[in-house]
Amino acid sequence: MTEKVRVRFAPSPTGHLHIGGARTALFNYLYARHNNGVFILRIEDTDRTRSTDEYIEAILEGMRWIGLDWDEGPFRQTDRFDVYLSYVDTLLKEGKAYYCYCSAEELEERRKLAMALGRQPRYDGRCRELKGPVPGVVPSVRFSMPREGRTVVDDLIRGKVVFENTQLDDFIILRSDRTPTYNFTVVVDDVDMRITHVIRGDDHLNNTPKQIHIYKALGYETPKFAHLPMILGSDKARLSKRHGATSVMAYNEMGYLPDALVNYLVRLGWSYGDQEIFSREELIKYFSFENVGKAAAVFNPDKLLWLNSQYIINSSSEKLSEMVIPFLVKVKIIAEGQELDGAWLVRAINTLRERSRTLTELANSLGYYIADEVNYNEKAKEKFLNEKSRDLLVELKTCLEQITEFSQQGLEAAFKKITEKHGVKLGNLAQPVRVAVTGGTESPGIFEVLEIVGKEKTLKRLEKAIETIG
RNA sequence: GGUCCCAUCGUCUAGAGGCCUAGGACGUGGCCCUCUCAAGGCUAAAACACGGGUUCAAAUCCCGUUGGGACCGCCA
Repeated sequence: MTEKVRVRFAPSPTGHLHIGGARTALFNYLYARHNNGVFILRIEDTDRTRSTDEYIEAILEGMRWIGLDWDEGPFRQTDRFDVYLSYVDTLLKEGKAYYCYCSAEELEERRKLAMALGRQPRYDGRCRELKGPVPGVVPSVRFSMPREGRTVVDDLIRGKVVFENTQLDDFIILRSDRTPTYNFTVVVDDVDMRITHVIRGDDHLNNTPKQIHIYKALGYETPKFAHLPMILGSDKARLSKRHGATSVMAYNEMGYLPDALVNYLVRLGWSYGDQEIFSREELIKYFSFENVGKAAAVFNPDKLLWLNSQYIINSSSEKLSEMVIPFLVKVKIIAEGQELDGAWLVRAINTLRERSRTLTELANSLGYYIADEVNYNEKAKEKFLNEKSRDLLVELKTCLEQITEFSQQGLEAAFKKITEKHGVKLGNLAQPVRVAVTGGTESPGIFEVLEIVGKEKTLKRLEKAIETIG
């Protein structure tokens, strides 16, 4: 019988849930779900100066939005200080850790000096041999790292990575203010929470040997490790604000669908043959570290946009009509709380779905269906609302006034009658009408548009266009 | 500076020594469809970083070079 898979996502609440964090969370989530395991959320807030409750809430909000539901937590490290302290005491008693009386200033100075001399900026372990306390100094606690031998990280993605123990230094596990540090708490928590697989960013690979020694000192077995490649910006530097939106919720606001973002994120570093689009079920079914790449990936907004358009095309109009409402409010097409005819909205979205890449675009296009008056695009007006089209528009208006069945079929027949009579192509009539009714030159098929706009508004808009021409 | 990681089209990637004349996707160009714009279809340009090995055979294995990244905190 094998041990049940238990994984965790452990962000520090010093910012919003960003793209990189979301991808790490996603891979943890997929691995847990694939193995019928447990996905734990843990907030690493031991840095009390930078962590805030607002960011914790923001991270939870981001997780919920992209549908990464966790099974346990969120646990907060600040709630567990007594646990860490007791582990520190144990190590101290067993001689596996020691008090360090060097001040932060001294250490900083030595670090700079070492850098300047081209030496490795490592703690030299001088307090290790100290016989007694230094009066008047509040000490920190350091871990006694072995000074010989080597440590092997057996990584699920990278294979065996070997570190010389001489490269590792006696790092601080408890600050002089009695708060524990990351490399220590992460191990204590992973032990306590019985984490079986540590799945995290590549940037932690170099920390792993240190942590392995903590496991050993505490007398526990190490979990399996999987270090994910980083996500970079277009200049190959670590993804940051400079590269545009990095917060997950920013994509929500821009009108992206959470599933599209998830689909995009998963393909950054993971693949399944040539398949590009995956349902959540497929992701869970197919996910495996064997298909995770090792190289860092550049974030490509264009591809995300394409995926989003695919997700919109494949969403039901009913679903989209619910999702688009906040965006209609945001782009000021409807007022907060304003009701729309649901069945009508669904029909309208049917025509717009495959030409909207985001919910924002969809909302904007819906504008000419909903608004009372349309604003003409200047160029479109000049090109199509002129003497050449005037008579056609007048004639069409007269014709449509009499039409009983304001449907696509009826409209098409009316258009055909006029174009045949004048010996012109459909486009010669459709484009002026399109400008008259939508204000621009791009829209769904003209008959669909008119049917959805309805007889009354169509006639009003034709009238206004004719007046505009003069 | 030291240590560690990484390296296929501009970007995401397929590739497990012969199935590779290196495949797919985004983006870009062209064509088709067409009332416009999309969507869709077809099509084109576009990559194994470099140098040595190993092998009958290397994108694939090994070594080196170069280039990128991460870590070296009383941050996580």
